[in-house]
Amino acid sequence: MIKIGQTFKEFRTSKNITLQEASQGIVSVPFLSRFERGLTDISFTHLLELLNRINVQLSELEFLYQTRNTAGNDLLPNFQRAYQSGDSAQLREYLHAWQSRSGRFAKLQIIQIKMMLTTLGAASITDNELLVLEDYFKNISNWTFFELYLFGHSIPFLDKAFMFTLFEELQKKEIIYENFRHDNFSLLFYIYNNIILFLLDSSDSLEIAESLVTKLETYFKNQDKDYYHRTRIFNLKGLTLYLRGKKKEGLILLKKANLIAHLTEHEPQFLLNEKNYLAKYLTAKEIDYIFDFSDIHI
Amino acid sequence: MIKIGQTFKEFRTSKNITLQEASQGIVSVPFLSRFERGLTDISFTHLLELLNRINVQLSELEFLYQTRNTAGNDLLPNFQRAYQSGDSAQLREYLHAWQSRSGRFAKLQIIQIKMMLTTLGAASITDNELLVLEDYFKNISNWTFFELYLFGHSIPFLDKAFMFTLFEELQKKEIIYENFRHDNFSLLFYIYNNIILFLLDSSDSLEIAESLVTKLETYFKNQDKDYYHRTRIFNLKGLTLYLRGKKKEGLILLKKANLIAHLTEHEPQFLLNEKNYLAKYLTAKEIDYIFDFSDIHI
DNA sequence: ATTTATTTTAACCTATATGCAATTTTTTAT
DNA sequence: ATAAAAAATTGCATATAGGTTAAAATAAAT
Repeated sequence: MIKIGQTFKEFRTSKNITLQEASQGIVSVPFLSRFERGLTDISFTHLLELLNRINVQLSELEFLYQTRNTAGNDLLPNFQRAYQSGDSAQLREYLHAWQSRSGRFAKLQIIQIKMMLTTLGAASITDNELLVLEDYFKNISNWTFFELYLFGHSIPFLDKAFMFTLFEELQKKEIIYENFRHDNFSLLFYIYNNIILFLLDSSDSLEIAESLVTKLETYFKNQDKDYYHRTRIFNLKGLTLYLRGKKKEGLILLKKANLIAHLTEHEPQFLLNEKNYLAKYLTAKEIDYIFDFSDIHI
Repeated sequence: MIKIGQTFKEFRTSKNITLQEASQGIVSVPFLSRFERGLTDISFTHLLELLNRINVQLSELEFLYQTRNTAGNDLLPNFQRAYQSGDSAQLREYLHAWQSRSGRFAKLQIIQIKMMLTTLGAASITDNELLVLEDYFKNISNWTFFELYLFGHSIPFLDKAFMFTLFEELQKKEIIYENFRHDNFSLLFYIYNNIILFLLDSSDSLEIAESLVTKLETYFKNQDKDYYHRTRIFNLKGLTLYLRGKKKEGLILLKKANLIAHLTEHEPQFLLNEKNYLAKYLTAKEIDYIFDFSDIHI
């Protein structure tokens, strides 16, 4: 089992930060060294300060740490994967693992897996288990990911009236995660986007731009639900094709991107900005064409 | 300043877990009590174990903790907000705050804010600062959020050739965050979705269903970039309207949702599933209509 | 090859995280 | 309202996180 200190060290060294620089004013150099070698534990506040010093987010450290220890305790993501791919054999294994544990939460996990299996037509739930579930929901006042997830799978099994009481409770809660959604993935897209637009500005770089668009396409090939980024890729690809001489093909893609933005009711300012930007490259007539949706009867 | 232990306590008590149950086999009851009251620090491993016990993610604890302490050190999100809203006065304040700090990273933060200000036309960058920036990028081998973010803002300022060398480096890295994207927000949507579909099944619940759809709409009103969920809402709203008797209106929305899925090239199986599901409610002719895109010339 | 900076290791010391037993507070039951 | 039970807190003891100093081992620089 890899220790968290080792993961910390990976980050530190990859950024060429010395023990001295990282520890300065937080902990001593020898101590940090011991921590990184897994010889000692560390207090949470010190860890936070150290991470802040080397500009790594706690979530990043945690993620890499979890990845390094595939057999971690946090089985939730694994459930999800097995369930979504309909792998009931795998789910049964998880079930077995949890059945060997004791306590209130193990029981809940077991019920959750059973519900998944039931949905897949490979198990069934007892009335007593449903009572345990109801009882649990009755007594919590603050929903975290765990309860959301559990509730999501419980809906078909719970008593209708009870479910709605619960759901009303849930609705009263704030959604605190709004700012949480700017993940590294969209940051990466942002960078690609800027670079590609930058390249398109000088006519000798069009080929590189095109290869980057292709790269982006492969990144998002399997991200079926990421409509937004997929649409932005149409836009980039369209402009690239246009500038490379394939005007008609390019315009169609540009229009497609605009149409999707229009249909999803993206704020009007967004399309206006697009229009202004593209005026640099396209003729007025072409602009009119790709921003005209009057032939779409929706 | 609120301590992390207090935030932990919020989670524990809201789930009706006693100190006894939470600490069992990890730390002693009195110690956990002291930690929650901010009287002592805690080791990182113990904190992880405790969180796992009460089914709270580290990121959830961190988020609530940050929210409670608005004046936290992690200024990154604040930058972003000020920059995106074009608030250069606010940015200048952050600049001032960082200028009073010393060290390599403070310097980088200063440069980053200056670049933002420059982009907004409210400052300029010196050659020396650009050298510092290049130098920093030259020496890191592992990119985290911090570097991605910094790089994103540096693109217009860096030497073209250098920028591409860097970018090529970046491309070689894996993108490790793919699984990271299932945030609580989409989980919440999933729950709403299931409940609404469930309600639509019994004709006496249509009104509640409609009110939930409205609620969903307001949630996502400002999420302009979340094309996927916005599209799913069209679908839910369409079906609801249809079942409430406003057939034509409903069909148009359903068709709109399908069209967007079609345009964004969502995997074909998705639309097939949709088709099968909707067959429960619509006539064959109506199905044909909402899945026919031959009149859209894109 | 020699110097210099950085990291690792060691020994001993101090501060504090954590445990244990007893006490107080809060909740539950009658 | 009172007793009983459960949960949370306090005081003191101890284990361990973390500091200091110095020396050995590596790595980088000249």
